[in-house]
Amino acid sequence: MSAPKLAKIIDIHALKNACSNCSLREMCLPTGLSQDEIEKLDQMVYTRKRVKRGDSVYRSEEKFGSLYAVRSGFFKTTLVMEDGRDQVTGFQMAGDMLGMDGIGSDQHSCNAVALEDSEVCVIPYARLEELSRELYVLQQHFHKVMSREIVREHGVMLLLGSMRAEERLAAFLLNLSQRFNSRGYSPSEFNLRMTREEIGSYLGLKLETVSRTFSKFQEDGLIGVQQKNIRILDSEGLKSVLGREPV
Amino acid sequence: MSAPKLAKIIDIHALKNACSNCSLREMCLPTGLSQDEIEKLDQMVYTRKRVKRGDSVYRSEEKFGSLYAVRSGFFKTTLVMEDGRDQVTGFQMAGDMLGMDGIGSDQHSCNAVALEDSEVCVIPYARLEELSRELYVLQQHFHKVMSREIVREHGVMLLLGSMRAEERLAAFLLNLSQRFNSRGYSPSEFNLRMTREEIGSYLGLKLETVSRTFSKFQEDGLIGVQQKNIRILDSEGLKSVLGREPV
DNA sequence: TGGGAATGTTGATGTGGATCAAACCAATTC
DNA sequence: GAATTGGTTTGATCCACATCAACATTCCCA
Repeated sequence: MSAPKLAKIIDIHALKNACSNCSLREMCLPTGLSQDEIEKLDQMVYTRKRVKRGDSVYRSEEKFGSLYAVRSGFFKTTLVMEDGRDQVTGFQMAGDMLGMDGIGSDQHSCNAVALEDSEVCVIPYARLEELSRELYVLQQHFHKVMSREIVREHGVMLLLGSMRAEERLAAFLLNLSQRFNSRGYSPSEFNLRMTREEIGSYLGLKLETVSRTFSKFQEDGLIGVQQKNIRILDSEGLKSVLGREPV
Repeated sequence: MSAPKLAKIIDIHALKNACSNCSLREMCLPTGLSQDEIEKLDQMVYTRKRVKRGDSVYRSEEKFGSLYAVRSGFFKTTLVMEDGRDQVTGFQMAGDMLGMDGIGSDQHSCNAVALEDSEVCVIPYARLEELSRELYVLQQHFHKVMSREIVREHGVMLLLGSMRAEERLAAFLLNLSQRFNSRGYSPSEFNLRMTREEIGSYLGLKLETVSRTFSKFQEDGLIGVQQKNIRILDSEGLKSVLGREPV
């Protein structure tokens, strides 16, 4: 069904790139496995898939069959309303999981679009179910991943429902910073992969508001912005924007 | 840890109230099980717990140990920010599942509060994990329940991020109506269990806006409102509020 | 059963962020 | 290196919803 022209299928084992020696193992798989268990896990991911910037891993309404672990690159997930309005529901980077929205109804309910040339590991869902009945740690890990997605979305609901523009953007930047950090990149300087419009869509703001707020943070000495390049100059200051009464 | 003064523990088997003959079975458990499997399932839920209006099933930061299926009554889940602002993240009724937020970090990340005297079935999480390794249908069902929660939250994000006040309230009413309907209650007349403030908190609006919008819908002949009693007079009209350009 | 608190309605006014509009900038492409 | 394109910034104005305020109604439980 899903257009295979976008998918360049790779046999990972041939590439000696199995999960067992993937640098992202601690991000997307359980830790503390025996050699035995690790070998079982390697059987879970047969293929990788390259996704070019702008292409989708899956689209809304498509039949669900696999989960995808981001191996490299950057994604957004979007929902589209009947009238065309759309909303970004998340940004995913290396180690994050895509596709869990599809399990409940056996078809995907959002679009997963690459914001730069990326690569995902394809995890056939039936295989994951099967293996997680055998491996307790895998079952446990998978449940945690889903639960954390629920909690992340709670956080976004809080942001969209209760925060002002400045708070939303500060929370967004701090979250990105923390995620880059936990992947071994600098928490204080990074490049945004998404446009102002995509940030706005995620945060429930218009792109002009995002731009103005960036400028304001810059004037206040909290960050340095140059187009997509962000330097966080005062992360404590940013944190104190959160929960501050409107001026 | 969690105050047991709130919990009146009941031995369900003594009450002949096992899952196997619960009227909510199709809502909260997999269907199409053999007699054998049903008997296994009955071992999953040992206890029920009564929760009085205003009391909590669990609170944020509490250690996670069980999931809870709403047996009767009505709940809200809320998040609280450091500065005291809080936000309702969901309303749960009979057949809905509570507590999945706790799996990822082994502690709850929101409060689950009864909006009326209610009863929940306690599902020890370790037991659920164990059984779902044995029973494929249970595993599958549980994964679907979590996935649907993710999709539901996507919907709320869309609502909070992209809809205007009237659209939010229309979507809210239609959702409630549909949920009452699928539980065998009237989709066109029901009683709200939550206050205007709680609705507003869920929808990212102030209570005054909720009240005004109810009044407007009433003037337009879409609904009848009398305090907490709602009659849906024109559900097609309500649907057409969704996605309508601002007047 | 009455009185006070909680909840709900409605009006008047204010404001944060949206909208509209015009440059500006960086990266491709020819 | 001029032209095109996609993205960003900034200013002026507007409006949907918030805020503030007064009053009405309902719910409790003492």
